[in-house]
Amino acid sequence: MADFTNRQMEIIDESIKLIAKGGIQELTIKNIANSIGISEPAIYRHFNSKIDILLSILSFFESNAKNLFQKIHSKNISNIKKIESIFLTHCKSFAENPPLATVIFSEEMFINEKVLAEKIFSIMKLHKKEIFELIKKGQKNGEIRNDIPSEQLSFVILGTLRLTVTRWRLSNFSFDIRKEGRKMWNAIKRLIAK
Amino acid sequence: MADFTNRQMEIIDESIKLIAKGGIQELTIKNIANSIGISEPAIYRHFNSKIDILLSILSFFESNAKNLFQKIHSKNISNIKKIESIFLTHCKSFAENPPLATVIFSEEMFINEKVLAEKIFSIMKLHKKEIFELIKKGQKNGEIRNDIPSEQLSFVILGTLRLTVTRWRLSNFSFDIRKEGRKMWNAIKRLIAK
Amino acid sequence: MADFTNRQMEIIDESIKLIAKGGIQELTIKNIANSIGISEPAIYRHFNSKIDILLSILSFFESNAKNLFQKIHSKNISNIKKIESIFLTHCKSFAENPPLATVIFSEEMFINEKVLAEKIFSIMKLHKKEIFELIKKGQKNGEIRNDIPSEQLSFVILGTLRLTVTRWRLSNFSFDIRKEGRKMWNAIKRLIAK
Amino acid sequence: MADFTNRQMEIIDESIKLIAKGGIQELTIKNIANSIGISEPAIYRHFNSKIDILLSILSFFESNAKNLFQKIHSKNISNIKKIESIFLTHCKSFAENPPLATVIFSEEMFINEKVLAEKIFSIMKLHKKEIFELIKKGQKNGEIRNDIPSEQLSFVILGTLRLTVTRWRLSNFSFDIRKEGRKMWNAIKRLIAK
DNA sequence: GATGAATGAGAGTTCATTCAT
DNA sequence: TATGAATGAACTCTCATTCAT
Repeated sequence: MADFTNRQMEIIDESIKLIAKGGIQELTIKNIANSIGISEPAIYRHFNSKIDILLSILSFFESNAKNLFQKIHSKNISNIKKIESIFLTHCKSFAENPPLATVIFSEEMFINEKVLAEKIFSIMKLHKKEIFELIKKGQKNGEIRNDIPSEQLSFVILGTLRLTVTRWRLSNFSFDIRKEGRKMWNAIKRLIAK
Repeated sequence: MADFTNRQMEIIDESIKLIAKGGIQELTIKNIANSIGISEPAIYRHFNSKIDILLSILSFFESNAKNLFQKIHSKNISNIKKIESIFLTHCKSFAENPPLATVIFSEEMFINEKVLAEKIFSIMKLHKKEIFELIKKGQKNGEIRNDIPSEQLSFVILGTLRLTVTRWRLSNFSFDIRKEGRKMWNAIKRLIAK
Repeated sequence: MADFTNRQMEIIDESIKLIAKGGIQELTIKNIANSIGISEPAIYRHFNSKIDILLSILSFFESNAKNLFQKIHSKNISNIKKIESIFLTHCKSFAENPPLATVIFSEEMFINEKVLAEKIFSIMKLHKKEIFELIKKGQKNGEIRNDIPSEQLSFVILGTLRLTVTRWRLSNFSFDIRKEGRKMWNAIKRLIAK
Repeated sequence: MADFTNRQMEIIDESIKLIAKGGIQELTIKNIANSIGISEPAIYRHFNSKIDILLSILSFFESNAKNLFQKIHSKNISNIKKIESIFLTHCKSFAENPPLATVIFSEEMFINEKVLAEKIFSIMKLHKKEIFELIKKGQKNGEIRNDIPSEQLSFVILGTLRLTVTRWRLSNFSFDIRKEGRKMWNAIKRLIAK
């Protein structure tokens, strides 16, 4: 799934950086070409269109997330620890690659094009489903409080993660997202614990 | 504060609708002019530039929020009820004007231009401060649990509200944001209650 | 000849300043209106068109020059003194009104429109004729050398005056045009003296 | 120094013609594109901006002048002959390329943009310095009269050349600039000779 | 694989001018 | 006399994309 050549990965990488730098408006074929150091038509050797590039960015995110989820599934830890792992791993990977943070929660950028909007939507559902099921299991085995539907709990957690990242980005990455993420997670842990 | 002529309000209104329809890329002078039924240069009689229009949209939001906060302040109800009022009133006003929901939480659209980014940031701070102080008071007089810092609690609440609205929008407004908002609020209320 | 109302003179004055400030491109109806503090359509109460304004500026120059020539004619001084007077009076009036210097020798600005080009041409001829005749008289009565045709002598004088003003303007009025004018005139006087 | 591609030279050439035809206002990207027979965006493959084109026109002049000066320097003729050569060569090259005459002494066109104004200024200085030094040498070795400072003499010569060209242009190129140039030079030669 | 040259479509903006009030 | 609102035409410039080499 998502099998990119070196040049393609280079283009995807550079595109993420460009979007991070100046929003979707900064992502032009010219800018990508200049950043990489090739000509504009050369881009079209590697992607059919600009939308194709955006779609690949999203696929790249998707496959990252799937990998993460699989790794966590295989671990032998409590459900609440698994959710914590998802929460903090996200923070960590943003800390390591800030441009990613700009793009990943900026659905508005993509909703213009139907095919992109659908991809975004399916990625969101993927995350929601993951958290949702972990919560459900956690409620069943007594780790997580039972008096609030798992549906709502998952949205509280996801919403908190998203806002943390958004705050970080809008503040120009001026605080340590890992520390802040841990603070927020501690709050959530206490809120949902039995 | 934010004193617009009829034409200006018309342009602001139409602009919000355009952004809602197709993102910031749909907001062109041509589209605004066509929607209203005047020529493109005519727009410039009422706003100096496109950025000026965007800035006015944000000012419009800001002054709406300030009004809401003032109204709530003057009510003689518990702090938790005040937060509830903010939460649900936002959902209500989005239900009544869905395009608003698209624009209000789409900071990414504006971060290109410094002056817009600053405005967005100050609006976010305004909301945060409001919730934060209500929580603090609620914690002091025993309405709200004390074991979690008010800072984190306010972000949990704001994050949840934001995600609710984002989900609604990305689902193409396919569910009743008021009902969903109430559900989410009930969850939060239980989470933060003492 | 050239009988302007107060408002018209105000518009002409402001127009000269605008051209001086940023070339002919700075002379827009909007800029004129803003400088004076009236609305754009109001300008059209006083002039039929923008070209009308430019034409009036030129008429204003023309009538200034004619006045100067008349005054000098009536004086009872040598021909060479009369030329000197024209030369230095021009420098003096530029020193007193620098924007004038920018406009007066910038024929290029006006040659687009036929009616303006003709006006410019006739003003130039007026000056040429004046100097030319004074030289001729000076040659006849032995004040001025005879071995060079008066035609060429007048162009040498006019060319020198023009370049002096142009240098002053391009240097951002950084030297004293009166002193420099006198220096240049002293050179010319020696060159043409018998 | 000033190394242009074929297309760039074509654009520069066409631009000079356009300016000659109708002043700087005639120099629009559209007009350039139409004259050459390519699309407007195509222009931007060869120049970054309109100002870039104007700057290149000036560079082209500058490098022409430098070439001329170098050629003259290497000749084994009297200083007065060298000045004559500059004077008449200029007239000749204008005769061969009249549009050039319109642009080269129309500093007003360029003073809007700082970078252009500086270029113009440096070109003027280049010419001044050239004539100035030749005069100085001529005065030293007794070719040129000593009773007038070389500074003023150079401005008299340059001013005369400029006015000759200006008259020619404003008369719609209706006389033979070479003949007229020779007449003017003869007058100057006599004026400055010892 | 890559490039230089080109293009149709369209962006934001400014212009001189008109007209109803 | 003056103005607010409007407009057609034109401006510089950028976009994603194509094609011959």
